[in-house]
Amino acid sequence: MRQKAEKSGPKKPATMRDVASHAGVSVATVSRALGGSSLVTEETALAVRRAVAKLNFVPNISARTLKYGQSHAIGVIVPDLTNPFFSEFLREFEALASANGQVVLLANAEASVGGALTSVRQLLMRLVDGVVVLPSLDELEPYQLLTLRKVPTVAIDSRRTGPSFSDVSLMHEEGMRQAVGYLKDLGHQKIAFIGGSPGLMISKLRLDAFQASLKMHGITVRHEYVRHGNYRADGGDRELRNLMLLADRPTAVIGVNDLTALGALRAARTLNISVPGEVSVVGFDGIELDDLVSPSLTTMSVSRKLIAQSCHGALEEMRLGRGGSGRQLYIPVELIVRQSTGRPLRKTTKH
Amino acid sequence: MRQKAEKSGPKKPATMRDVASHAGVSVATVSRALGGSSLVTEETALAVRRAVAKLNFVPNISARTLKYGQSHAIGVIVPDLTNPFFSEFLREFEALASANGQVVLLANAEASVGGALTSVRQLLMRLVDGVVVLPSLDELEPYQLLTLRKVPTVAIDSRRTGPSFSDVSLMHEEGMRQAVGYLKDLGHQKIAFIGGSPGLMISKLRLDAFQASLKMHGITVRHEYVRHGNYRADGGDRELRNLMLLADRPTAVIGVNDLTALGALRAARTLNISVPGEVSVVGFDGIELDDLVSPSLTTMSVSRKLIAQSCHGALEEMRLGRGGSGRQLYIPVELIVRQSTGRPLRKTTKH
DNA sequence: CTGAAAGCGCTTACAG
DNA sequence: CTGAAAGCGCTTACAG
Repeated sequence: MRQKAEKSGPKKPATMRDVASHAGVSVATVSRALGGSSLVTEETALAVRRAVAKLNFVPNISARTLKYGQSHAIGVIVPDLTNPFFSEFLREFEALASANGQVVLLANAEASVGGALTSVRQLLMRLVDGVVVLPSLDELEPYQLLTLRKVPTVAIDSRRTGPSFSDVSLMHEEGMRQAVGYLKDLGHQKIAFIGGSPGLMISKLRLDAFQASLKMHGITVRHEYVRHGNYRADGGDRELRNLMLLADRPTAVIGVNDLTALGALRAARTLNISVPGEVSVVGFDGIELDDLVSPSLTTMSVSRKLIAQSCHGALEEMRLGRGGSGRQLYIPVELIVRQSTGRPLRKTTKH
Repeated sequence: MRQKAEKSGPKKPATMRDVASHAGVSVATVSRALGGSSLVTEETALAVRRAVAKLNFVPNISARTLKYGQSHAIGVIVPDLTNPFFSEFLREFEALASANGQVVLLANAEASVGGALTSVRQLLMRLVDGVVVLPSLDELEPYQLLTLRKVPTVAIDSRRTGPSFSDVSLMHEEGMRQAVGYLKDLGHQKIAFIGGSPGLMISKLRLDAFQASLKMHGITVRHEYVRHGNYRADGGDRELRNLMLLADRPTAVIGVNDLTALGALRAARTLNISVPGEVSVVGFDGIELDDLVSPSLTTMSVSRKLIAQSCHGALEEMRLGRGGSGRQLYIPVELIVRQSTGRPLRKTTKH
């Protein structure tokens, strides 16, 4: 009869118990040695490390999570990874998280409220240390579950704070004021806006800022100059065409984000409408792409790195703090002038 | 003396035990009810569900993970989220994962082998069900740990399979053959290639395919026509400029990926070199951006959705299968002709 | 300095 | 149909 199979079989990954018996100590000692406890002899620690290396031991984090109720994972709820704004944010945020020994759990929220709720539940089940909510839905529902559980949460542009709920808001107002002022100085009076899907907070905020800026500069807000896109290039493309169908065309167009503006640029190109001669175009975000197209895109730029730092900082503060109220942070917006904007051609647009 | 505080204090999230006492049953029954076991009376199940709703109970998945050794999480190791190829892949993959009740753990691998190894260890600690490796480093090290643990792994373009290790490869050869054939038919004989960083598999594969295709079509491979970029736009920009400094300029340039080709387009624009008149440009990937620039980019396109499906399918097969050897899958590449390619101008480039 | 034991929250044979 | 108990792998007071 053979001995009990030792090297064959599914061979489960080594546990601390295996390491312990290999090193001739108890699991408690192994745990302490790996945790760097000063209670352990250098000699013992060495034996443990040797056993760890020999057995390729990797600790099972779910045991620790079970013990502490914290997983060192951070959930990030993203509406559309295809939008460079989000993927660039994610890159910065992931770097911060992993530098802090945390891992990023990706959750999608494309599928409206139902999707967001499911995502939130998934994250709660996994005892995330915190959650970043990028979509900024108007709906409160998904957030409430998080707040109820006191999970540190930070949203972008929700303009709302509360217990264990912080907000990082871009200074749209300031950016818009700069952009509209800049366009006005160039001689523009007919300025249009292509927003995103009406449901989302960010579109509302930027539209409001747009309208307020026009008023502040004494420019009439025209109903037909306010359009709704979809945050993607095709929406910007479509709405620029619609704007160009108007008898009295705008001479400048501001997009709710860069993709929208890039779509508008493409439409202008296709229609043989010169930019910035016949129409100036301004975006919002400052994605790396802006500089790859021709004409390059004038935009209200915001530092993705700063957003990521603010989000991560706010989460850590709430996590480590005494669970007080969240904070409201603001991110500056800077107008970057490139080739897509200029003086309007001197001709009466009405024929 | 007050009663033991019930509503104040940190109030830990409800556990199954709380649900049980609330519903007047045992935790075993709660577990069964939530698992949809047919052993539970409809009546009991109802009481349990009511208690769950009342207490906002969300199961703690780390307990389950501890029991089963599987976390229903899939790790995805990405080299650069800023590259649309990867973010578009990630979107598709995340959709598949969440449709299967799995969550995506993001891991970055920018920082060479050390970074990859750290990522792999993080994923192992979390008992991921599988791992997708996008970087395709030449180094074996990080992979070995995964294989050792029998964690289902799928890599892209590693051209390597093994126990619990599958590979999804793009058919570069076929794509290159099409592209070079197409350029030759247009009249091009001087064709250059801008690769990526030399260390990565994908650059080597595409360069090899490029050179093989030239030979097959009877075109001389010129040493000075082979350049190394960095997979990003600035690399393509830089190398196109270098190519244009040559006394005998190429009339067509193929980029290792779309970002490289888009950078080359930008450089040509800046240098006032007409595309496709003076130089034709071809990319590889088929990212959504290709259509946003002008001239739009001719490219060898590959379906991100198909790649994602293949990766997820391979992982599931290995996870559910008897742990046999992994599979080698291939993804077709299709040449999409847009505006950046055309006949070379009829003039002697030598002066 | 080290070890035995309890406990984190769930699941599931094993009894009833 | 339901419950008591063991066990997943770790950590940490509590003894020694």
